[in-house]
Amino acid sequence: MVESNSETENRILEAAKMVFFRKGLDGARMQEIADEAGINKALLHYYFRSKDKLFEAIFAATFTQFFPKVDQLTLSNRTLKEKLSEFIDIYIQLLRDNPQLPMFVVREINRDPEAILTLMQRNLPGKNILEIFHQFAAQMQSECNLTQAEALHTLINIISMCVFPFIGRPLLKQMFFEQDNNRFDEFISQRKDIIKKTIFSTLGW
Amino acid sequence: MVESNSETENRILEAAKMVFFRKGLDGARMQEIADEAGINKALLHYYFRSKDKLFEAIFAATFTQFFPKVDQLTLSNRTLKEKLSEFIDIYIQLLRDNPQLPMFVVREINRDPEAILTLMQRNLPGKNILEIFHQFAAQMQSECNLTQAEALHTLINIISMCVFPFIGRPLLKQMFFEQDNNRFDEFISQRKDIIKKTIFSTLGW
DNA sequence: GTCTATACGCAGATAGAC
DNA sequence: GTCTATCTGCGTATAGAC
Repeated sequence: MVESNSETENRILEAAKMVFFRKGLDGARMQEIADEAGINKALLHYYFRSKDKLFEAIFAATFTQFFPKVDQLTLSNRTLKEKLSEFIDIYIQLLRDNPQLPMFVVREINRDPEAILTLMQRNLPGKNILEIFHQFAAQMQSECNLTQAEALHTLINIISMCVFPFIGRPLLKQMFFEQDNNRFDEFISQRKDIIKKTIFSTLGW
Repeated sequence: MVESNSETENRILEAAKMVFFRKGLDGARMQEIADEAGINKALLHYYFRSKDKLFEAIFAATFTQFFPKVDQLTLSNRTLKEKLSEFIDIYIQLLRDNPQLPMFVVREINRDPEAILTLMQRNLPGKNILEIFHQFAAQMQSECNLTQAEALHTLINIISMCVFPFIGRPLLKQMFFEQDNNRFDEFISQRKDIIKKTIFSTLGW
């Protein structure tokens, strides 16, 4: 997940990730990270000079993860429908494996949009994903008679329907599932098919 | 927006809302709120005992706002399609008027899910909205031949497509609009119709 | 590399004059 | 009610022994 040399450094990165995911940069405490890693607070500063540096390491590694790796999609000569279907499968699976990822990313990006976005360009995380999206949009326009704007809305509809349930989880769980985690997980497990159905019907399929 | 007695108290509440919206509870500073209100830090503690109390006042007032007031929808004897359409209109308009609302709510709810949710029950904010949603779901099941699960997914799809663009704004703006606020606002202005079209086609309309 | 002890600044909160 | 001045604790960061 996060490549590094020393064993301790890995423990720190893992611990920092957990705490930053839960609390965000502002809410996180170096002491909590140290406890989580089972080491001393001073060691954090030995490996990473400051809290900010440690956070940057976590964010950079995490942010790229937020975009699904769909390199295979680009080259495959499948139909648009199959590609969209595969994208939704891959993305929902990614989010199920990392349910806290979306909240972390949007929280920190909204906290400091500029700093984060320059970091985004530097790490060119979604370079691939942007190409994929562009492909999707172009194909939707030609094959489904959509305007450019409509194609973009459709893409963002997909992203919205995939991502939002993970961001709004506590709220949705309270409103619709009586705080029952099992019922919510079952709901999530149905998402792939629902999103496909919704998008496909919009596209006239 | 926030009712109260004294003029100063109102200024504080307005200022606190702005700062808490921007920075969240953890990131906000009492000094910044005081500056924003054009008063002294000590006055904040005079009117509200602590930062937490001040935050609670803001959150309680804001949270109820997050749910659209659709009392009229309940009683009107319009078709389901018209009701859904009206709901989307009202909700998107609400979010356009308060674009920072969704991020604030989900950030704070994810920070402290239990505290917030008990507060939610106490203030019974979405009592009306839950009834509306239940109505929508029931009608979708009977009129559109949906299962209970499918109806729920459809509701959450609507919410996702309405809310997510506001939460993901900085990211979407970077990825799809080259940081151009005007283009993003134009995108938002198209949302009502797009969401209706998407949902209606799913429902076979 | 890892620890304990400590320095230092900042932010929340209070005291008390006016 | 509103201010200035101050207290206090906490959290980041460093010093220095081992």
